[in-house]
Amino acid sequence: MKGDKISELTTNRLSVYLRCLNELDAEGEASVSSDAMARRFHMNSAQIRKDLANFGEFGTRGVGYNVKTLRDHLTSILGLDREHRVGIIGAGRLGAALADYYGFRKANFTVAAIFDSDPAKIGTKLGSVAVLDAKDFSRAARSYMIDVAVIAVPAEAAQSALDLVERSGIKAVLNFAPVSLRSGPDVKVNSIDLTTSLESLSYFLASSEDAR
Amino acid sequence: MKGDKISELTTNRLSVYLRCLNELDAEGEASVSSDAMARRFHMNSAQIRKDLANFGEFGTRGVGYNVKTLRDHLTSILGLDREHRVGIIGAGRLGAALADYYGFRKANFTVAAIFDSDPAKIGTKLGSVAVLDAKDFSRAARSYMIDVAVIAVPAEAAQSALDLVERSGIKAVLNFAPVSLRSGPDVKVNSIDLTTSLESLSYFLASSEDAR
DNA sequence: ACCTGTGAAATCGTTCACAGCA
DNA sequence: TGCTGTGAACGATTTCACAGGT
Repeated sequence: MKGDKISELTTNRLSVYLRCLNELDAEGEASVSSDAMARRFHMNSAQIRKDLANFGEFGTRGVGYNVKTLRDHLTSILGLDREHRVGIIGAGRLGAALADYYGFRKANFTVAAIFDSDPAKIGTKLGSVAVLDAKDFSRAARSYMIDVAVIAVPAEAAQSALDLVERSGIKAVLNFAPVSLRSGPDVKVNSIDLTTSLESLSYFLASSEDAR
Repeated sequence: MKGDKISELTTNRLSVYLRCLNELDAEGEASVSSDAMARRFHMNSAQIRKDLANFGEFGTRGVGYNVKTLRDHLTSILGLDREHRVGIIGAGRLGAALADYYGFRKANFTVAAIFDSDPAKIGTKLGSVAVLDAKDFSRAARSYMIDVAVIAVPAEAAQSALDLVERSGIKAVLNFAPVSLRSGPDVKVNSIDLTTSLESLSYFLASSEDAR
């Protein structure tokens, strides 16, 4: 199992497992079986075991998994034991909301700077984070040691924002603009597409109406 | 093909196709082949044809698809030819950012009201949208004819927000809280999980470091 | 007795390749 | 000829079922 390529579906579940383990730990549970975890969080126990087996043998037969130990392993596997530094491009409402999103901190992500090209915004602060000129992105990315970029600009500006990010040598991008972006082969772009999520809900409503 | 259950992956792609067709239409393209579309937007042409075939025969052999006609079909299939009315629960930064998100309007979604339980926020307005008391959700859901709920509250409050939504008879929910929620069988909950997206990026960075 | 780790089976999704129509 | 619509091949992912360790 070790050495295989890990799919995105798997890494997404690892993140969920980590969250569940934190919850169990907060409740004082010392150990948990894949079956107990599956029942409690509506998952499949074989899948939990298979996912974990990609990275080693963390359980004890007859007993289950030690909550703290497994949590620490997952934290390390996901690379959350080191700080990531985030640059947000786009100081609109979404950028502002993200700038003080608590989930960043919790996952060991620090928002280092926000970038915009609107002169009225440059030089201001959003919470404790400075709004910088998007033209200075590459330089600032180096000086702030940014390793993750968040694209929170309108659809039309997203591809050029991504190009800028790539030219700065950043390899991990979270994109909120509803467009399919072209990126280099060693750059990972995760897109969160509100429009698609909404339209998918709309389909659900439309199709359940038709069924009557 | 007709009558099969359509997977979420398919409906998500339909939404993307619709976006692409709008772009082509804006450029004055009257017709397009699955192959041309696939090349341009980095997709697979067979998949486009398969996805569309779930709903009918929209193309002309030897020619391709009429851009406007196909766009209208997709709009209708996705249920975007009728207005959806959205209630946002949680008037924090995220809720506020969503309240004036242009993508809602574009996809024929109208934000009807925002709900919070903070007395300091109740009675104020976010843009043109009133902030109402979360206690009045069920009543307001009826009077504002809300059919889509957006959960933009902290993780701890998300399950009870969802319970409230379900008790109000709403069947479509977009959830931003990083928790796995339990919902009834006829209710569709789409979750957008920032934490998981970020942690998945972190895994990518960690694993590409290891590879050196 | 209990629970992990894992081949094997089942399911689901994508891509190929081509028959058939314009 | 060119392109759709689709069965069949392929690939990926999930689930089953059980051998083997504690």
